[in-house]
Amino acid sequence: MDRSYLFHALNQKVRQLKKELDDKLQVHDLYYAQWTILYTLSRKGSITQTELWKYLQVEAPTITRTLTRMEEKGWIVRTPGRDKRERLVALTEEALAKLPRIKETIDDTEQQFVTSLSEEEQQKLYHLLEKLGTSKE
Amino acid sequence: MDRSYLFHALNQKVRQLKKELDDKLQVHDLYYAQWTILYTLSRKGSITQTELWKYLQVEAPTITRTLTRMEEKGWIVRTPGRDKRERLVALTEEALAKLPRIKETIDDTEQQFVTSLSEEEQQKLYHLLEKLGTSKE
DNA sequence: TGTATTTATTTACCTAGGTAAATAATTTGG
DNA sequence: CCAAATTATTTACCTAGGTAAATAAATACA
Repeated sequence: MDRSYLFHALNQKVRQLKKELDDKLQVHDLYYAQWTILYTLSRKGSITQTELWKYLQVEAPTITRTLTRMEEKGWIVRTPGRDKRERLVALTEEALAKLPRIKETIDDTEQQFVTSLSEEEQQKLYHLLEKLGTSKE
Repeated sequence: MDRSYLFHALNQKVRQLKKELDDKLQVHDLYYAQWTILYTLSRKGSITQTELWKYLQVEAPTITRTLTRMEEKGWIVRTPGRDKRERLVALTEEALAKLPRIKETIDDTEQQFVTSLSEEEQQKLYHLLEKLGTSKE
């Protein structure tokens, strides 16, 4: 087997899944990338933007942009932190109220995507993914 | 284990890998998405844009855009097909000449990413990925 | 034959992710 | 104490991917 197939397959599956998730999330007027922020805030509470992008492993400008859109849509609010440079991000009441329904949508979609794998296979896949790319530099 | 972790891990790894590939491909003035087109054309020869996007499983506008950039950079040429609606895409001589060196870069990067997995684990991972999402609707 | 439908590609507009550089505020050190 | 370095965020500019709608050409068919 050519190694290239592995990465090609990885790419294809992730794109396919994201498309599916974005599609299902449409009824909530949300994107998957925004969901990851929503979910993170729901578990961590009010945190700074830097904490957010470091946790989600994306770059700072990505978070700036997405938070701006989410603020316009009323999902989050940004309040000044103690340090005048930083901004604290928090979920709005509305976001908190809508969250359970959205989580259901996510769970359903992911469940559907994964039914072809046994519980054991899911574990194995997760395990292999975690190992991937861990011996660089 | 929460199922969400699986998809989160999938996303993270793919983003990380793509970033790595884009970074390494920079010396060739190429992006990974463009590489997939280059590689496809090198194996399939001159094909229409529709054949391309169907094969790569992206939408038509994505291919239109990326081909435009690649044409400007001299990687490909678009010639009229028999049917006046369609356009045939082919690699340029320069692209063909550069391809082996680029393939080396890809192989090296992917190899590096995968060294933490045994040959068997790579097979297993590929197998599990292929099964993912195959039982929908 | 001539209209209606389908097909191939493009255009316009959206989100996500990246890098480099700008800004503003805070820390560090001489 | 003040200049230099660091830190948090943003802005400008790039690629990739998506959908909806516009074109233009080919096909179907009544």
